[in-house]
This record gives sequence, C-alpha cells and structure tokens, in this order.
Amino acid sequence: MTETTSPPAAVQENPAKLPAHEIVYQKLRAQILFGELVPGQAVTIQGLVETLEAGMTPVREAIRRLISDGALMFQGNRRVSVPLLGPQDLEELIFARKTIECELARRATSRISTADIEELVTIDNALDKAIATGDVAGYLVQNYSFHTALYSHANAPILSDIADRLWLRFGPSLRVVSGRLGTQSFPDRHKDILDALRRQDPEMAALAMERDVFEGMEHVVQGLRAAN
Amino acid sequence: MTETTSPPAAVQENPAKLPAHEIVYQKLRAQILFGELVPGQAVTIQGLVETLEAGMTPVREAIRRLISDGALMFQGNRRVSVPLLGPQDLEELIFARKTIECELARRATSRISTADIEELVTIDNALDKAIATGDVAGYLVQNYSFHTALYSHANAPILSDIADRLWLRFGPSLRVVSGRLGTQSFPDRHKDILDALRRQDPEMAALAMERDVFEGMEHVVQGLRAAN
DNA sequence: GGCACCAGAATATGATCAAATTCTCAGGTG
DNA sequence: CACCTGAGAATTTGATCATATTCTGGTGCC
Repeated sequence: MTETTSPPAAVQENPAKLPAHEIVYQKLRAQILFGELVPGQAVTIQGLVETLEAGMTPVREAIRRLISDGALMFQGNRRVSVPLLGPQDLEELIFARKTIECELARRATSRISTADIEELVTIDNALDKAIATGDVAGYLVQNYSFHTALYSHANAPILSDIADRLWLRFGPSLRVVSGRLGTQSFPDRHKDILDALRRQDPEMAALAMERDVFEGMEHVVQGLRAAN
Repeated sequence: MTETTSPPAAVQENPAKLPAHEIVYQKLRAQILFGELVPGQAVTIQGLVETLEAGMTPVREAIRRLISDGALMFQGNRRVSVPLLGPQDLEELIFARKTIECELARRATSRISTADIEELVTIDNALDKAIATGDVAGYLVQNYSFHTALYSHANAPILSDIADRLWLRFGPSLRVVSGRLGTQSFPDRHKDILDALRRQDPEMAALAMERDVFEGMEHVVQGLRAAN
C-alpha cells in the first residue's frame, strides 16, 4: 500500500488519458460524420459494446450525447437509429446552416492570420485530391475539416457548437449522396472563401459560404430525391 | 403482402411509462430552466442521486445529455457545474436567438389557427399576472411557455430544437437577473407578437420577436454587468 | 512550503430484470 | 392442399442497480 504510484515514470505511452465514454463518443461521432453508419440503420448498445470493445455504461452515455446532438434518433420504443432526413428536414438545415455558418465565416475573416489561411489551403488541396481520385471518405473528412478549421478562428464557441451539431445531422445523408453520385459532382466554393479571407472581406466570405452551403445542400436534396 | 410488419398502430399514451433517465432529465432540465440551480453551482452525481431519488446510471445519462445541450458544463477534471455566462457568450446567444426565433415566429404566423392564438393569449395573461405580482418562478415558466407554444406551430422541429437549447443556456442567468432586478423591469413584446399573428403578418411577427429577444437579452447583459 | 496520505466522488464493469421484437407453430380458410 | 393469420414462446436488447476501481482535492505533518 505504500507503493502508491510510480511517480516519475507515470508518463505512459498511452495518449488515452481520456475517459472511456469520451473515447466511445469520439469514435461513434466519427462513424456518423464520415458515413460508416447508414441513415435508417439501427444502433444497438450491445452491438457497440462488442464493436468498440467498451463497457455498457460508456456506450450508453455516448449514445445519449449523440441523441442530444441530433446525430442519433430515439425511436419511441427503446430503439435507436441513424436519422433519415426528409425534404422538410433539409430545408430547415439549409436555413440554419446559412445563417450560422455565414456568420461564422464573417467573424473568422477579420481574425484569421495569414498562416492560418495557409493551413486552410492545405486542407483544401487535400480535399481537391480526394475529389479528383473519387475518395469519398477522404472527401467527407477534408470537407468537414475545412469548415471546422475556419470556424475555430471565429472566436464564437456557441455558434461553432451549433454548426458542429448541424453537420452531425446531415453527415450520414451526405455520405449516401456522395457515395451514389460521386465526389466530382459536388460544388465547391472553398476557393472563393479563401479569396475573401485573403482580402479580409467579411461580406464576400459570407456570400461565398452561403453559396457553398446552399449548393452543397441542394445537391443532397437532389440526390436523396433521386433515391426516393 | 410480403411487407414485413407495422400493422398494430397501437398508440400507447401511458404517461407513467417513461424510463427513469428520461424523468431525471426532465426534472433536471426544469431545475436549470427555471432557476433552481445557480450559475457556477457545482452539480454532483451522488447529490442528484439523493435529491431526485434515482439510480446512478439514469442520473449519469441525464447529465451527459444536459452537457451536450450546453445546459451544464464539464470542467475538465471530473466536475460538472452550471455555466456562468460572460458578455461574449451573451452576444453569441443574442445573434443565434434573433435569427432562429425570428424565423420560427415568421413560420408560425402563417400556420397558427385562431384557437391557438387564444391559447397564447391565455399564457400571456398568466405571464402578466406573474410580472405584476413579482412571481419570479411564474414569470420564467410562462415566458418560456409562450415562446415554446408559439414555436410548436412553426412546423420546424430542428429549428425549434435549436431554440430550446439556447434557452437552456441562458436560463440560469435569466433567473439571476430577474431575481435581482425584479420581474417588472423586463420588457415584453408579446402583445406586439400576438397582434402580428392576428394580422397574419410574418414580417411584423419577426420584427416584434426580434425586439422581444433583443431587449430581454440586453436586459440580462445589463443585469449581469451590474452584478459583476 | 512541500510532500505523503486520506476521504470522497467519479468512472467503469458485470449481473439482473423487464420489455419488445422475432420466430414458430397450429388452426382456419379459400 | 397451400397460404394467411395470430397467439405464445424464445431470443434479443434495453434499463437499472450494486459494486469494484481509479482519480481528484484537501489536509495535516514534517
């Protein structure tokens, strides 16, 4: 008992200082955002316990969080599933994304540094490459990264949080559409956004963002309509 | 014929059949919205287990949900507390509330029935009474009810959900300010909103809502600044 | 003032109970 | 005779709890 803890060598190679429920949350979140889960698919607690090799309580807590995020859906009876978006949902998401993300772009414009713009360029290049090679997973990751990185400079944690949750809602549907129609078909206004950032023109950034959001979401609407 | 199944549309209206974690969530949510919890106050799992007479797992899940809602805050170490809003947070909340709630008012205007308007009038009368008698708790409840009831007619579940979460964020601070400055001091544009609804004028409703939101939030800003 | 120890709270596991869906098997009908 | 139908069993899955383990923060001693 005197041997409390090995004090100095406590630096474990294990970077996972995070609690289990947090790790499970991150993993599940990524699976939803980047499309390993299909809309309509049932999500079972015990299934995740096996898949993610975690205990029951952490999985439970992660699922509750994701439900609150709108990323998962509680189906009245005790079942949980990935939401299937309808035209009505998409219309609301378009409005919310336009107002919130345009404002984030506006705010980021006046605060972002030249070095940070270059970082966005790097992400956008990776995005272009993913689009060119038809790498759907890469496209989803890089596209999300671009927006998230931009918003991180807006100094608006609450608005960023709202935007993040919106992405969680349409992530699975985005995956479906880009899987079906391919990555090339998606519009991409990121170049315009980067231009606006360089010129430090908030309204131009907001406008470019509005187009990026609207065209992207409209594409999802069309893609899902085709699917029916 | 080959259809799987979905014949029994047995709609269960069993109210007492809610799971424990849902009940705990609702209770805690109400406590936060209507100010039984003070900003900065620590929230412990075991404390809630005793107070709400629930098991540990349900309490845990409810807390996770509330954290995801932004109603509670995870303090890095394993502590959870009620968030304390700063001027920056309030500024973001004002923007988000204005855009989202004005849109909800706009959408509700064209869909709400005369009978439903009367229901709002009833709520607003109760609100006036609470203001007149200085009933802080009643003021908070009726004010929330008015907005929620209005938004329920907008046929926009996602936007309503976002608005709901915003209320959870500033609920505790609203309580602090109204407790300190009294209920009379709060502006109230609900009469203008009701007028706009009767005239079926969406833009007028949105404008009245914008004033209600802005003046109310500005009042919170002033109240918190005085507190410091 | 720093360090070891301790109390208490949070995290995480597995077991147990309850509910719901699915499966199966008769029985009846065209 | 084949097929639809439905009641009930069986299985899967969710909800809850009791308990063990780990971590944090404070306290008292040197």
